[in-house]
Amino acid sequence: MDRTDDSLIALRRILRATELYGRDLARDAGLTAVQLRVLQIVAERGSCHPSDVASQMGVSQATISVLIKKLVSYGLIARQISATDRRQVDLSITSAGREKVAVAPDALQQKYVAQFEGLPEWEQAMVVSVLERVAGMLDAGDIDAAPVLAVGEITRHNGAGQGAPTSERERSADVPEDQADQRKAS
Amino acid sequence: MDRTDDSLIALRRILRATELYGRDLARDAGLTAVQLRVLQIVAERGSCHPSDVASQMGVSQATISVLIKKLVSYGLIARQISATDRRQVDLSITSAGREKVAVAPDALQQKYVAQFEGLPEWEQAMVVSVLERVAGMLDAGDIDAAPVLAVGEITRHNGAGQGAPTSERERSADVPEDQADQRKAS
DNA sequence: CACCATAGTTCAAGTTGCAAAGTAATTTTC
DNA sequence: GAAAATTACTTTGCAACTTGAACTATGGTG
Repeated sequence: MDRTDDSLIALRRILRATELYGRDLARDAGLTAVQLRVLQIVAERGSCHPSDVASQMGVSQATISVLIKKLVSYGLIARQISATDRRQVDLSITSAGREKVAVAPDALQQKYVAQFEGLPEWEQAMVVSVLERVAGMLDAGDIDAAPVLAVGEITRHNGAGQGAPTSERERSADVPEDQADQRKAS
Repeated sequence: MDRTDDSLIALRRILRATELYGRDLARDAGLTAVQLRVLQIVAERGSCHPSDVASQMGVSQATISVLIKKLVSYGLIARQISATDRRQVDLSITSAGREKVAVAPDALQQKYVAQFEGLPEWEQAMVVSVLERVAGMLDAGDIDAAPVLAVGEITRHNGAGQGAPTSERERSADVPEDQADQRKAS
């Protein structure tokens, strides 16, 4: 069954390449990989709650809470208590956040899209079909709440940009106290 | 509609499913995902050096050093100074380690292999072919010794000078404290 | 109102990751 | 053949990620 091995190896190469590249890309934006992912999710959804992000990323609420706090302190996303249910928090991306996302496009898109679009039609169709089949084999059963990622645009077509990655990573950060925490504290 | 989007969505489903599933699996084995990965690599290679593992995983030697120390303290892998070059360390998996790996099969294997092997030959071939094609698009053709990837960017201070030399330093007898017990992850 | 559930936050502790500095062995250079 | 450079690895200090547990605030029920 060499074929099984071959397919596993290829799959692992895909995972590895994505992970490593994603790390670099986030770094260039002055964020960590996880922070960038949160930002991308919020950007995609427009408005959502921390728990949505947590479930999509597969991490706990506690984790998201910390990440959001950080991103808020960077001024990349904003928090607002929901009008309908004051336990909930509505997240939204700020213009600064949108800019970041534009500068650091998705890891897959950056490397993959151009090549994919260069394939002949029939091959594109085959790739899509196989990937969907494989995805189905892997996630069967836990499709989870997330309606998958809407993905879609996000500045794809760009191709340009990226000329000057704003990287200012070390921003002492932290100690933002509450600010923006309109809930307790009062 | 956009085949590109379809393929990206599928790809992301694959990444997500794998990541989440791998985490659970490692947890069941009483290890973290990264620790399990190191163990699997050592198990696969039979015998190798820390730098090999580092380069395969895309992390620095320092990181691997810490992970190996932990796994050694758990009794899952063993260290031995190379006979030919005493700077090098030969890693090998212990029987306890082999057992762990067997109990927690590769993250992908568990869910995927059975289904893959149930596919007709021609479809298997197609899957392999497509996955390899996609992997090629993503990892710029090569893993270790990456010739960088052009694509205009990057600041990638790669790090990991890896190579394959040896080193020494005593084995065992080290690891002061450290309790070989590992949290247990509810 | 008492009670439980839900949404988030905070805290303590463990893990990952890296650069920089350090150690030891091997190879190169003069 | 000893200093100098290289290689392989370990340590250390720091920043970030992650989570369980405990806590706050709010919403819903009986």
